[in-house]
Amino acid sequence: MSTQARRGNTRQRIQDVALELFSEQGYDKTSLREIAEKLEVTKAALYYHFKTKEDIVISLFQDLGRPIDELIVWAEGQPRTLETKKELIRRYSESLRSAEPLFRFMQENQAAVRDLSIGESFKSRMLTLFGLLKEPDAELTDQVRCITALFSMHAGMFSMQNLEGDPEEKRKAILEVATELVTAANPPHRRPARPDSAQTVSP
Amino acid sequence: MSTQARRGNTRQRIQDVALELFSEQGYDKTSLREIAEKLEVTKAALYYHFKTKEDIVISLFQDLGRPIDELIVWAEGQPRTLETKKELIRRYSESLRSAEPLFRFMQENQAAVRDLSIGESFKSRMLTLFGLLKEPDAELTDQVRCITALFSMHAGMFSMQNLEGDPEEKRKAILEVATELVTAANPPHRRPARPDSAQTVSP
Amino acid sequence: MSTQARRGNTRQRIQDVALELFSEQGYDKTSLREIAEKLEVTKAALYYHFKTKEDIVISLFQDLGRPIDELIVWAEGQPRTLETKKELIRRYSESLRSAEPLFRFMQENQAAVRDLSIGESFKSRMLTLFGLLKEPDAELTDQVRCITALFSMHAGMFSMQNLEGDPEEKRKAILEVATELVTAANPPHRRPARPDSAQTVSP
Amino acid sequence: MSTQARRGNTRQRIQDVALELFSEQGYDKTSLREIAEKLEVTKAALYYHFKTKEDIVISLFQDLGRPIDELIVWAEGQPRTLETKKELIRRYSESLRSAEPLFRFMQENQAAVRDLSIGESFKSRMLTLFGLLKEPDAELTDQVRCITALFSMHAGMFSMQNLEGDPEEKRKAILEVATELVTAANPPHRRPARPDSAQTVSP
DNA sequence: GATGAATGAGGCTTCATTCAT
DNA sequence: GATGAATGAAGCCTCATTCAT
Repeated sequence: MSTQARRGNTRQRIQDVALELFSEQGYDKTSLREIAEKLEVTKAALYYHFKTKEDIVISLFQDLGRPIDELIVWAEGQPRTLETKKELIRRYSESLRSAEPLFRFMQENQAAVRDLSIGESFKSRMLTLFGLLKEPDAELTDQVRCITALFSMHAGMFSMQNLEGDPEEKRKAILEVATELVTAANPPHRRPARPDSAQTVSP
Repeated sequence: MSTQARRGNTRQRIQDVALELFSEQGYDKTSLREIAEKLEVTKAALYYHFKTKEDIVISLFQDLGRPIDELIVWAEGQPRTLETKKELIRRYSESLRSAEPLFRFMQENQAAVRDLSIGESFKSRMLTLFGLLKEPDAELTDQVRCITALFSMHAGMFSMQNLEGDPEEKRKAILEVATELVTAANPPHRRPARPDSAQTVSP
Repeated sequence: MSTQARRGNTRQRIQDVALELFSEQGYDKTSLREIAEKLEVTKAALYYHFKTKEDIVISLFQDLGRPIDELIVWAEGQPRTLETKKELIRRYSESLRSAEPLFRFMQENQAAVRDLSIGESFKSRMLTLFGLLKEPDAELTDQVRCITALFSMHAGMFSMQNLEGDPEEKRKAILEVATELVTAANPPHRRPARPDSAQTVSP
Repeated sequence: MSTQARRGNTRQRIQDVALELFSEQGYDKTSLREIAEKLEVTKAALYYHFKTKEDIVISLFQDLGRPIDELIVWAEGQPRTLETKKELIRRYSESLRSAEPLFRFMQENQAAVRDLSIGESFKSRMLTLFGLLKEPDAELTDQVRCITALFSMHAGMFSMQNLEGDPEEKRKAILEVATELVTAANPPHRRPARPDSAQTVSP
């Protein structure tokens, strides 16, 4: 790529390389020097585009996290039926496909990300999704089902790298299991007879 | 603790503090200086007891990972029935209880741990457990179920910190869901037609 | 100030902001980035108006130091009487009033200014003033008096910020003391009557 | 000096070189690299002895500022007579002789020192001295006299470098003028005869 | 069983400055 | 009259590690 051709998209290129390295080697292990070298620019050039190393992560998250935000907005406008939840899970799975490296990065660098300003924001998004999946007064096991559904989708993608099979098929399998979990967490009958309390499992 | 009383168990104390800090702040963010300061010894003292920083992690894993190894040995000596698998899951859950900080550390510092010599060894233990849970020729969805069961137990502990409820109850809820997943992954019927597998539970 | 109204006087505005920041935070601690940001222009814009950072200081000194130069020219054209010297001090005090931030800057950043080309020029101006205040063959103590008079006027302004009282009154008080010092350093009768101490003002 | 012989006094040597460079070139212009190079150690060695660059300054001030503190303690235990004040000034002059580079540094780097934690502590010491020199209800001019006395002793030392004459003689001359100023600021007769102006020396 | 002193490598960040547009 | 993009040098600081005592 010529010097000429690189103009104007350096910011984007920094994000790409940074995400690649962050997700491959970890946040702490990836130095700005390394990113700069891979891009054949100086470290100072990075600082022209981003105020700090953390800022790069923030920008990644803002760009790639947008689909998730939109998904949340969508879900909040829907009736809280099981159908909606299944569709939510399905769409989420889809979103993760394109944002995979970002989620891998988040998943594998939790400790490092924790004190980046973004940690909280990420966590709160997860909690919102969780809130959308579970019944308001769900039992503990059902809550666990929902959280597990969510996390299996994140972790799944990489912790299953060793499994044979093509990625798209794996994604579908994960989605299937996650859907089962959410379905199990949202029993259809049990609700008419339960004005607001739980636990009664009647035959 | 008096200076007197501290004699002779410095090694242990280093491990304790290191694990605490590693799991709280992350591996990369925790410096030997910090560990030494918290112990009120010098950095050099750490080097008397451990050859490198990585060595501390290795020692932690050797000590706290032993129960898992024993569990594996036990499981390998059992018939590969669903009952065994359920018991395996149950015992695993129990082991995690005491080794929680270590697993939290592993979970949240995957990127950092990846190029520590221990990374592989940890991963291989997970794969062994996975192999013990799943049917040899299990379908993809069933494999996902088993992996999810395993990971929900790791992640569960910390990603569910925000949930209300006492830790022991949560652990039980997680175990319940994990057991369900494993059960679902090991369907009882489907087996008559499969001559080459073991597991046949009923005629 | 509208974008429209800012046209054409950017140079001036740079000087204003630069002086303000230099005198508030120090020369080294004030970056061109900071100046540019406060002006809402880019750093490159500063370079359109000034060749270097040092150039900004030089320009400040040329503009604000002119009154001092004029004062020197005036004094050199007067008879070297005590009256002239007192008037010189008085006018100097007046000049300092408007050039206060510049002098504060010079006073508090001596080390930083020393290797700016301007350092020497400032120092030589001070020496010229000193030469105009003291008798050609003044004793050491009288020389000290003159220098002290000069410096008390510079330092005075800021080192007395903590004192209560309004600025104008303080300036007058400082001028009064400085005048005394100059007067004491310029005995009317060619000092036959002064064995070694001072104070005696009239026979 | 052999490697052997340098042991144990590195801390001291750092302080010496640092003070020398700080006072010669200014605080901001002196890098730790420079100090380290001059000492033929690595930068990291400096950090073994001092936590930060600022810490070096603090240590200098603690060591060299002690005489001033002792002087203050002494003065506070004396009757507040003119004699005491003159003796205070005399002793102060003496102290400055040994701490000259430190004071030069403080004087010429006011801007840089201002936001070092020590700035305040220095300033407050000056204010205490000022309080000890002036009468509690002194007029503004008398206050100016006292401050000028103090500052002439600081500034004097270096701003008079250009003057011919040996340093010790200059110091004495400065002390003489400072003493005069303090004397003038402490009129013996409780000022019944001084409605608001000064100058009148005899009844 | 531990310390004191030091090192080499490298981290993030900031700065003054340049130049094509 | 000014900007956008970039650079090279340098700053402060921290880290894991070593070794003589």
